[in-house]
Amino acid sequence: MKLSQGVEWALHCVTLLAQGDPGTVASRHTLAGWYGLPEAYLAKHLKSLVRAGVLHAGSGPRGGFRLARPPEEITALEVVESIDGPSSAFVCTEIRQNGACAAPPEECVRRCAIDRLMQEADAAWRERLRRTPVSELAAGLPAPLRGRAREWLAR
Amino acid sequence: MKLSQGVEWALHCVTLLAQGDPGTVASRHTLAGWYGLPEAYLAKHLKSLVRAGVLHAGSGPRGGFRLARPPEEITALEVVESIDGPSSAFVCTEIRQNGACAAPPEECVRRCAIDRLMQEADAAWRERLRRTPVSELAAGLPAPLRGRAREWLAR
DNA sequence: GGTGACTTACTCGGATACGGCGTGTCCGAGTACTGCAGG
DNA sequence: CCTGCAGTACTCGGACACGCCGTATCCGAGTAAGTCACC
Repeated sequence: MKLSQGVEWALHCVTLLAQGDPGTVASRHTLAGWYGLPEAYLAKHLKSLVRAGVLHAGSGPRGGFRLARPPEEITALEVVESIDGPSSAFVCTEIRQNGACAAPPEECVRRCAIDRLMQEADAAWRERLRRTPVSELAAGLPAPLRGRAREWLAR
Repeated sequence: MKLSQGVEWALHCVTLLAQGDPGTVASRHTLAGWYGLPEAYLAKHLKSLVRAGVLHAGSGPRGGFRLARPPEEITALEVVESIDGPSSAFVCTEIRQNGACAAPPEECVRRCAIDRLMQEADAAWRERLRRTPVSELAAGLPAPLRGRAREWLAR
């Protein structure tokens, strides 16, 4: 199990936007330049964030990306799921019903114990991410860095 | 992020072995037949479990796999990490130190806030799996199924 | 009948191909600014 | 000077290749049981 590279980029970009004044807009060129990322590829992930409703995109000059909602209302989980998808990392294929075992349906009314455990673990993971809004991530950065970020966003 | 198929197979196989008497041995043929899994491919994952010290393998007739320790001492986390690897799903590439940002090292003495969050989430996930020994998974199965499993293992 | 070695069949282990998804990139559609000509 | 328009440059969005890891499989090395000949 490995999270996509894009998850890290997305979290950083959203955190950066959360440091600016409300409504701050940054183009993908600006965002990529700040972190030294390949602009074309970063665009792909930003697109996903737009589709998921985390960011709002505007075209033309003065266009770019801005947070779709106040940073206090955007959770880290939303950002992660925008890139990685909302489905659980574990998918039970019900192998207990196959092969020589062939557990009959009446023994399978309750979900597989292994599936239950894995879903609980997945829920714990997501819950931790849900508890943290991006505003908190932004607040956790060093003060001088925040100042430079705001300056950069203002161009 | 998606867990390997082998994780599910490994958990089921270890759980099955945990239902037998202590020291119960089952060949990969037996295990694959029980769940209707491709024997050759399952073997690859069982091998990983041996390398990780979860299972013990014996060669020749009457050979096969058995639990390396009592099922109460084997956690679900161990099984998962045997297949999936022990490293966290999130790896921080320190992009904050790249690009126009170029946060100087003195601002990076503390770990990246995003990395901290992701590692905490990962720890929560692993902790949930660590809390459950495979004996508990075995105990959670329906009684008739457990009986048939023991019968199957005894051949 | 007991014992020894041999045969045999069964087991695991490493090395080897294939395919799907993440990675990486490009060009086209749309928009707001800017400059200019006309009134 | 004000107004309208056309040009332009900048933005995002979707469609298109490449590479790596999970998927899937095979054959060879090793071992213990079973068998048979011999004592």
